[in-house]
Amino acid sequence: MYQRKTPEDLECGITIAMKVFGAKWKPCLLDAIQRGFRRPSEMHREIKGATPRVLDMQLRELEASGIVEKCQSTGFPLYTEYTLTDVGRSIMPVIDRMNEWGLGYKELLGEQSLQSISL
Amino acid sequence: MYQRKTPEDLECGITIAMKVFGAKWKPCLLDAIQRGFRRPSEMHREIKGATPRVLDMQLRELEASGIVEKCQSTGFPLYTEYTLTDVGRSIMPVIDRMNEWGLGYKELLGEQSLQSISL
DNA sequence: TCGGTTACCGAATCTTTTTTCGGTAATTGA
DNA sequence: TCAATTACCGAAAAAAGATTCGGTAACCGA
Repeated sequence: MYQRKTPEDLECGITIAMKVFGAKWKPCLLDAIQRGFRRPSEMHREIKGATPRVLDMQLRELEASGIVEKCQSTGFPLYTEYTLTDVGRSIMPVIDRMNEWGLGYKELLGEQSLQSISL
Repeated sequence: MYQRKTPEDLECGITIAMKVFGAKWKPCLLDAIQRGFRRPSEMHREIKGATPRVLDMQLRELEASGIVEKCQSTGFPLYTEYTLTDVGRSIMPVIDRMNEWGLGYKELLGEQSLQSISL
């Protein structure tokens, strides 16, 4: 059993936010849902950089955190829809600003130098 | 040599933002600098959840991305200061909103259930 | 019954990130 | 000379995160 050496700081809002939606694809998923891509298959098509598997997993985590809600119908073909909860909607201004900032930063640097920042 | 199968989407501002400051401690570091903790040793004391090593590393990455600037004096004791660049300052509204959101989410859930969200 | 669509999941593997540990260098004052 | 302070860095190990591959299940229509 692993005992973490450094304590988690759950007083810090940033730490909490990072825990809830600071994963590689979570902000993209939330953005996609807001833009109307509510079905898993739609998100898979929309978010090209990610494998379907990881999107499924992160969607499940967002559901566990109460950020999205899943509605499933039993018809054919299978139809599942994810929607933002109220809490989920309250993240969107943050995501939107991340997006704006990222685009501004790209403008500033040019795409080539962006690729060279190998973080 | 690893060849990634899925392309990176550098059109997406969110992806870029995540790349630049979406690491575990970068938002905390930027927040600390803004709150006046400019010296590495101060940040080490301030950000308790992180090891000094990882803070040093992420600070170096932020410097490489042009988000912070390093000023070093040669006196004794060694004195190093990191400050936000203009670009760095432009991230702060995003970070601030992450922090606000995280604190609000904590209120909503209570700290216990927060720990149980093992993401 | 078989192929196609949608929505998933498990397990192994690979990659990335973080941690741990143990250094170095500059400088001052005791 | 030696301890103490500050600011780092390298390398190995551990942990976390993402990817790949290959499944299952529900259901319809041909």
